[in-house]
Amino acid sequence: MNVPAPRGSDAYRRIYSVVSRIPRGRVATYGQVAVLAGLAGRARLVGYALHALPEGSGLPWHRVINARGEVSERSDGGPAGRVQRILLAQERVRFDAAGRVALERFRWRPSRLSVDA
DNA sequence: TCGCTGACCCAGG
DNA sequence: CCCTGGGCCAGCG
Repeated sequence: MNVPAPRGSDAYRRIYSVVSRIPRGRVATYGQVAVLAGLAGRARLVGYALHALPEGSGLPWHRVINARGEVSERSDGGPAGRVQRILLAQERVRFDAAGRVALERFRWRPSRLSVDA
């Protein structure tokens, strides 16, 4: 797939690779993506990588949420967060009254845990 | 090269 | 549940 690779950052490439594998109707947390990308403990980097993602990348960036099951708020107050909820809802990912996704039910559980594809 | 600046996470209190 | 503190680190002036 056309996975964008800004500035030849190996870490970013690995992160995008993992995100591209999250199936429809499922979600993964930032920390989970980090671990699957071989970057355990660097959840923040996942957030930075997604933030740097250009529009129309084709990556299912909206399937990445935080460990509390919420869509992380953008500091710039942009529409990205709202869009993310809509996209997830269209995939039948449900939010409870508190705006949280039940991770025990919607979390992606990849059969293969290695970094490569 | 230095110094911000973040779509995070977890353990504590 | 809320708040604090510490760990994480690439990109761009």
